[in-house]
Amino acid sequence: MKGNIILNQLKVVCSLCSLRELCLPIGFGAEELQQLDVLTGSKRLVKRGEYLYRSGAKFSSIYAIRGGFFKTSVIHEDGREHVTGFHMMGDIMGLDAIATGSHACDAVALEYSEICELPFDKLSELSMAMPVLHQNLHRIMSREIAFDHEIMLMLGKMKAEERLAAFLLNLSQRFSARGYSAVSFQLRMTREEIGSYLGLKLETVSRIFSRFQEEGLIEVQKKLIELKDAPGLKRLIRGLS
Amino acid sequence: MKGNIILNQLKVVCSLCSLRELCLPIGFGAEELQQLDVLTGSKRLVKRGEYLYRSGAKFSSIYAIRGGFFKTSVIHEDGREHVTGFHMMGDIMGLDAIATGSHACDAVALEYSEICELPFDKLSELSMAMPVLHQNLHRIMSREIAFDHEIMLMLGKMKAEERLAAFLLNLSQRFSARGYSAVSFQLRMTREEIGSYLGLKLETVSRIFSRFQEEGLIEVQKKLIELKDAPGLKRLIRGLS
DNA sequence: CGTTAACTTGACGGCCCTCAAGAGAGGTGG
DNA sequence: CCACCTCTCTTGAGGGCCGTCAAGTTAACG
Repeated sequence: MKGNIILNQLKVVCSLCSLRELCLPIGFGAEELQQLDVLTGSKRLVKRGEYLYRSGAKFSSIYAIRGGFFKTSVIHEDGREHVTGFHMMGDIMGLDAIATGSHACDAVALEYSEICELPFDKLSELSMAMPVLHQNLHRIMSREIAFDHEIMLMLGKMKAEERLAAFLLNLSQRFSARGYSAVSFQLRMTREEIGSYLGLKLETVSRIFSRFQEEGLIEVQKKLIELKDAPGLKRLIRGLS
Repeated sequence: MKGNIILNQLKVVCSLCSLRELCLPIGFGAEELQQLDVLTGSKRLVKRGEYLYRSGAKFSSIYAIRGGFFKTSVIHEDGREHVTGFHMMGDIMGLDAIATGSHACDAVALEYSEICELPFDKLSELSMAMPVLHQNLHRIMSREIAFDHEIMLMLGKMKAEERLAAFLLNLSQRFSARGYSAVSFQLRMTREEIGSYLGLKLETVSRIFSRFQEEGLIEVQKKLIELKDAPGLKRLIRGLS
């Protein structure tokens, strides 16, 4: 009875904090749930433009996005910035810092966001007692590695048109997986940030959005995107020349 | 006494199999060492051109390179290949397969190589008993993520010259860290594979190697590279235009 | 209403890709 | 041992994609 109450509370906390990622295929016991509860204590709000962490900062926690939108980027010594990823509800950030013990990139909120801070030492400790937890941590890290390889292929082999088509389809799929519309969504980032992510200049991004619109593939109004012909976009990518 | 014998045996096995990576800062007890020994049982030889694993194959082990040289690559459906990494002694391969349970890329030996197969379920099991082991596993995965972000910056922001300079310096540093010469080494891969890795065509790679040689930065003789002016190469990269 | 950030569109140029030819190295069979 | 083939690398000529520079438009905000 009491176990059930805790269970329910935890379910809520979990789903809110995107700990679903970390403990997805599990039936928890009451005791384990209490332990997990300790972890989820520290929620945090991050305003638009605010840094969640900066490159060089000491690593102590990883972060689960409860809501909102982030970008991560590495800064080269000459001041140029390269965006390494966009992150939304359910994503986990900060995994690249485990190796060195300090963060290797910046994380900035692109809109008002809420995150769950997961102290890594507690997480490690807990995962000793709950094998599933650390299995899933492995899985999440592994997925990031595999995804990065996809991006490397994109940056290395695709043309501007293909990159943007792939980018839009990826966003669409991720929004869709989170219960939002797959065909209509707001871009949270600027053209420049998209360009930085894709290895293009902002003018190129703008030009190609316009071209896509002319061809009836999408509808663009500033940051509002509507996919009119997703299969057409997919076809663009197949045609790796 | 008996514990010491096992310890010494294990030290040898460890150092040979590059398990150093996984259990670096540890003093093992005899029992733990025996457990680890189970892991290191399966060595394997891989001939030049042979596949260690293929994309789509069921994931069961990760692989530590004991000696030799590998490339990993993803194949796009239209047949084009993108090289995602080059791997040498001490590197660990196959981490990107944990997420889905099947390999996401191909791994091919570029020369006669020897690897250590580490069954992942045994590794997981063991790491429950040996916290250090799974901490290090996290560290290795994290490092790969951070390194991939560096490569994304390279592919997205750098020009051909800078990419090749960075590539040569990275190779040099990795050879040096393994006790080989930092200024003179054999390329195990073709110009085409270098190009694929860096997002360039083989002709471009060849041309820029020639240009570097004219400028006195390196000496090239087919696959033999000699760095004549490493600081000069570094300066090339700083000049991100 | 003025200011600033973000976006769009055009003209031009450079970097790298494409196509092509030839040289050198390594392996195989006669 | 040499002829022959194949794979890899080098070097040249030309063209296209995208970056650079520039000007103008729109939207947001005090």
